[in-house]
Amino acid sequence: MRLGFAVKVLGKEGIKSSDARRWQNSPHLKFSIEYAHIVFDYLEATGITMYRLPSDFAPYLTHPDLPQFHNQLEEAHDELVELGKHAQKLNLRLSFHPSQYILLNSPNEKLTEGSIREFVAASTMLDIMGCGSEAVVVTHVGGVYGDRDGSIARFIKHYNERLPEVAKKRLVLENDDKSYGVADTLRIHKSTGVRLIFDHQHHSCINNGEMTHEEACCASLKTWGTNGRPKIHFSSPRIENRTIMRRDKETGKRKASECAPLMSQHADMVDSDVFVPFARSVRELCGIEFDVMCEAKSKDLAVLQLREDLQKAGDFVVE
DNA sequence: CGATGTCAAGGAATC
DNA sequence: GATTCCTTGACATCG
Repeated sequence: MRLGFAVKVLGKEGIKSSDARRWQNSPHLKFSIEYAHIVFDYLEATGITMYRLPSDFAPYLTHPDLPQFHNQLEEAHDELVELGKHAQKLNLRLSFHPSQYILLNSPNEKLTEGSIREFVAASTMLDIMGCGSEAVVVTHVGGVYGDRDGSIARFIKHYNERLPEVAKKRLVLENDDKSYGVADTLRIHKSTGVRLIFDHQHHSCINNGEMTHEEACCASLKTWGTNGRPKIHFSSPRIENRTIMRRDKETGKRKASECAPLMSQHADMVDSDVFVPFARSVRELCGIEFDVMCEAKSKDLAVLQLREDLQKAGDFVVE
């Protein structure tokens, strides 16, 4: 089992994850790659073997109004190859997770077209780096647009008919916290063959009671077949009662009012008292090995903590 | 230097 | 139809 985290290193100061300068200052993938080498050095030092690259790794790569950024993959080709070699030397599993604005199922033609370019670009970077099929590009189903079935059908259609092969090989689908649960991603898998990421916390958010976490997880793991070791997302909810300032209709004044606790926010650390029994149940139920992307607020620090907890548990092999 | 505003983008809920 | 939240770090500007 590999443990990984997303984008930002917190365990050491001064490590950037991408060239985040404004377009006026000509940021470039080449600089992001330089930063990534430093991140990889940190991963080597801490023994962390899985890492999600930032969605803006190549800044403005597909921005419709900034064509001067569109050739970065070619311009940084050799540097990408070198970065890939560095990753392989560390036996590092890499991934991308494009931002919320990238949607495969949009009815807006321009948006879908742009998103496909983005998926192709992320996939191509992994290709150039020479990564195996375990290096994936993660996405969600997308918007509902007032018609769930139609929007699921549109995802399937766009995936099957429009997504180039290079991206089909990399794209994987994750259940989300609001609109599309594991029942939906499983349905889409049947029509597309897309591999599924099980997100444990998102499953808690939707919680329709039809599938336990273990059942939903195993069903998702099975969609990988022999195409690389599956991966799940795991995080613990930040449970916190919030008070918000709401404007009172009668008086027009703002006053504090209670609000339901938010279950969708991430806690600092992964709760191993939840993770360990869950992972054991999954092992018992289907016996499929998997990697774990920790989506905790404390990022790499949460990974190091979880790794320690797993070593104490004694019955997990952490790579 | 510290505080504050801003960043390319969509979707959904709210009013 | 317009506004705000979601969620996030860090760049960029201002005092």
